[in-house]
Amino acid sequence: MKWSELDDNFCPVARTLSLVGDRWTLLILRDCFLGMTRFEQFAESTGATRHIIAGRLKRLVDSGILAKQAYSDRPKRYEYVLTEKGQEFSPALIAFRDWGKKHLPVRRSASS
Amino acid sequence: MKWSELDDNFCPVARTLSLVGDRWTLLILRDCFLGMTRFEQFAESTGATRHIIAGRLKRLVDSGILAKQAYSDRPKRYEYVLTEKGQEFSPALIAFRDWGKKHLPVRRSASS
DNA sequence: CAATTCAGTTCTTATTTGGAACCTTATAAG
DNA sequence: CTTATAAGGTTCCAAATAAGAACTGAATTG
Repeated sequence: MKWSELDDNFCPVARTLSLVGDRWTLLILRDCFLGMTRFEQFAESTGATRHIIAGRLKRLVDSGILAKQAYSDRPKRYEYVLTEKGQEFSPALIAFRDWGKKHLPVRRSASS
Repeated sequence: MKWSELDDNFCPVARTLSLVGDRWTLLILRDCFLGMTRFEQFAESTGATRHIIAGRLKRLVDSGILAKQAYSDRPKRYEYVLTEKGQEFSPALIAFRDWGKKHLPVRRSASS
């Protein structure tokens, strides 16, 4: 089965995953909640390739989670901001953060 | 950057995603919260290939989210159950479910 | 005119998935 | 004894996706 076929699943968890169920998308959303808005920021912060960032941002905009707005006309420059729908996704990220904090401590290597 | 390189990230969201940040893993966890415990059930319910299910279950067991226990000795048969650590992941699934329910209504085709 | 910035796109190679078939141990049926 | 079924996987190849790096285009600065 393909990912895209989940979008009309009876289960709301599956439908949600069809949109945001991959690590780069979720990292981009994390960055949005941290106040980032630009392509370059997402690329640097997540470590994903520009190719991936472009695709994920497109999907997030198409699905109404982010809005793409120009912040400069010449040269044309855009930024991505959370819509209301996107804002309401925060409980999921908070749950991920809390679980990670509690159960996945950073294992620092021996040195330092 | 590769997924596996996120596991020692400073960000707890990134560390969480390194373990469970893909759709099949999250669907398997959803099934666990719905009471499923067996390989065949996960395969049928999620629609993922057996190959994928095997890999994801292995990672979930290795990371202590699920425990693999024999429920029959001859023939050897196993089931997968949520550990305490796994149980505590429920807020994330609940957030996904609630967001999906609110923002991604099932679009029924014209017929029926 | 050369260098820099931002927001992408394009290209080639590598990794992951999808889909189907096969394997193993054991029970039950004909 | 042969065949069938069941659970829990593994193996194989083809197709899709991602990684990594280079390149584009429009405008700005020195």
